[in-house]
Amino acid sequence: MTPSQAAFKALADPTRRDILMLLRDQDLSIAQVSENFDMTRAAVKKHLMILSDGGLVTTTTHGRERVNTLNPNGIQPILDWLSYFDGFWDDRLAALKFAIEKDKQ
Amino acid sequence: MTPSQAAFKALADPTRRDILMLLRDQDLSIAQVSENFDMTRAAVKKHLMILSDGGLVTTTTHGRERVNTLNPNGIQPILDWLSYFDGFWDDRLAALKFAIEKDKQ
DNA sequence: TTGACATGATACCTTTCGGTTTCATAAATG
DNA sequence: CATTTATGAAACCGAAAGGTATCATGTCAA
Repeated sequence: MTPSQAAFKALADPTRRDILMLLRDQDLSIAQVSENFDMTRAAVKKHLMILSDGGLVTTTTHGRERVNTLNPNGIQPILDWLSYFDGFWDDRLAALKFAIEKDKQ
Repeated sequence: MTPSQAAFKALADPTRRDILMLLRDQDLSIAQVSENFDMTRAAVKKHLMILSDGGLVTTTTHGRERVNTLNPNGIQPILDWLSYFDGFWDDRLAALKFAIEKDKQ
């Protein structure tokens, strides 16, 4: 699966997008992420795996805990694909890319 | 289904993203879109329906032809969602500073 | 060491997805 | 009118998605 396909697939599920918004504010263990959803920890873990496959989340092991972190570069394949429509979806896309680049500095 | 969910879902399939790139350059009927893919017209029509549901493509009837057009506003829900991560770095930096201050106590 | 805790992993189930086939309908064309 | 052409619509199929339950494993802490 290409990077952009994995990323688009990861973003297609509303639960996964909600997870990303949680991780925007703070790194969380699998159990901590699970607390925010009405489903089993195993289901949340699957979502986190798909987010990881899509490059949107990175994971580091701390003892018996597994901490999930938002990967700021993971959105890049999405933006790259969207940029093909510069002529169409032009100004707003350019503004968003500019804002993100600015944040990285 | 929310607008952003419909749009993200529409973008999740590689065939549908390819259709969008075709429509970037020119409006096409269902049959014309189908010529570019190794699948039946019925399958392509389903994809076009999902793209329409996601607001990414609009359709106008011309006689017995149905012309599909890229909707320049359709990408807006996607960009709106992505913009939640604009301040990602700033927020994380603030959280780090807060954690350091807390440790000092 | 023993028990509790956080995660890994697998089998299983139901629904959705992406595709086909088939038939019906509406419009252009001779 | 008859025929071709473009599309609509429905039933059907295999695979993948999203979820559960269950059990195994590794780690912290008393």
